[in-house]
Amino acid sequence: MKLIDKENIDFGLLLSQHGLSKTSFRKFLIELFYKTHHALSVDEIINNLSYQIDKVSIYRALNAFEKNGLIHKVPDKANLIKYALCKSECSSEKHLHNHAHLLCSICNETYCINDFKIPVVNEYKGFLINNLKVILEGSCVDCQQI
Amino acid sequence: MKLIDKENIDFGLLLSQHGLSKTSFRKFLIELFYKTHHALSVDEIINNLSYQIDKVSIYRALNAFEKNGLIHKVPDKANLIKYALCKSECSSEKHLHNHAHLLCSICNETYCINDFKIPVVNEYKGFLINNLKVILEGSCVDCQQI
DNA sequence: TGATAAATGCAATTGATTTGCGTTTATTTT
DNA sequence: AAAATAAACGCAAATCAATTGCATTTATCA
Ligand SMILES: [Mn+2]
Ligand SMILES: [Mn+2]
Ligand SMILES: [Zn+2]
Ligand SMILES: [Zn+2]
Repeated sequence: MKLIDKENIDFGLLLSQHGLSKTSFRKFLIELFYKTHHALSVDEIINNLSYQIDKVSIYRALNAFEKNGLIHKVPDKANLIKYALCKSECSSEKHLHNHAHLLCSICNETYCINDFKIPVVNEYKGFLINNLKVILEGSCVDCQQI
Repeated sequence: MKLIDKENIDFGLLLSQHGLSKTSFRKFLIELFYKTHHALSVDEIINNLSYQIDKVSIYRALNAFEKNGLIHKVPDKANLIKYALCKSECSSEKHLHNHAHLLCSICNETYCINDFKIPVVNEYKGFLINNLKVILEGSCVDCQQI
């Protein structure tokens, strides 16, 4: 469970650059995505907050972040809404993701992985393919140590 | 949209062999799975019925079919519950699926494909993999012809 | 500072799926 | 074949994540 240096990111500026107002909750939220190394659900966001916030505001913030290229939806074991940080190349105009996801069947967390080689398929029996999703299911390092 | 011969299957017997009672609706339902070549949602089942049936009975039949190895859940674009027929090897003891799925972004149908080669991965950076899912997204043959 | 747009809170709604329970239908046992 | 047991069904109600409407607050911009 390594932590990457936070690199002194100005989260307010980041929000502005993506066309979003910098409110205290949204600054907290984007920072939370930067320091968490797995995908976040609404409930996990609530658990990380030191104050109360309406779930509706969380859903709206997540939708706005996604629309403006800050985060992307990831698969979740229970089909709940769950998001992870985008690469800096993403914007509202172009969301591009071509990476696999790792799902732990024990703790139910989702991780993005960037160095798994996704097969390239353009066509399958007349079916035109624009996107190929790969989901690796299993048990994460932490959950094996039990 | 080819149709495979129905091969004179005794659907009542098939239900019995899987530990299920042969009611008229369940015979109709398993037959519908056999003659449809894409995965079925609850609404599509209703559209195929010539009489009324409670949605709850459909959900319960689907759960029972899945539990007893007749059908398996497939991914769906809108995260609705959708099922497709299992291979005859499946039973309540052992459900084994190792095939990819094709999702048409236009008509939203899901197809099982059996000859797409799934990458074999047992481990990824300490993460133990038991299952690897592949989803091909694109446009099906019918939808391209518009 | 004042006008305009974005974000928030609260209440209500939506929509798919599940649960409880009494009744009907199918299967098994006498 | 009738009685006993178990499975499936129908209807109403509940669940639960997610969305919507609307009034209020906060942020942005001129
Ligand atoms: Mn990802
Ligand atoms: Mn399948
Ligand atoms: Zn885990
Ligand atoms: Zn299609």
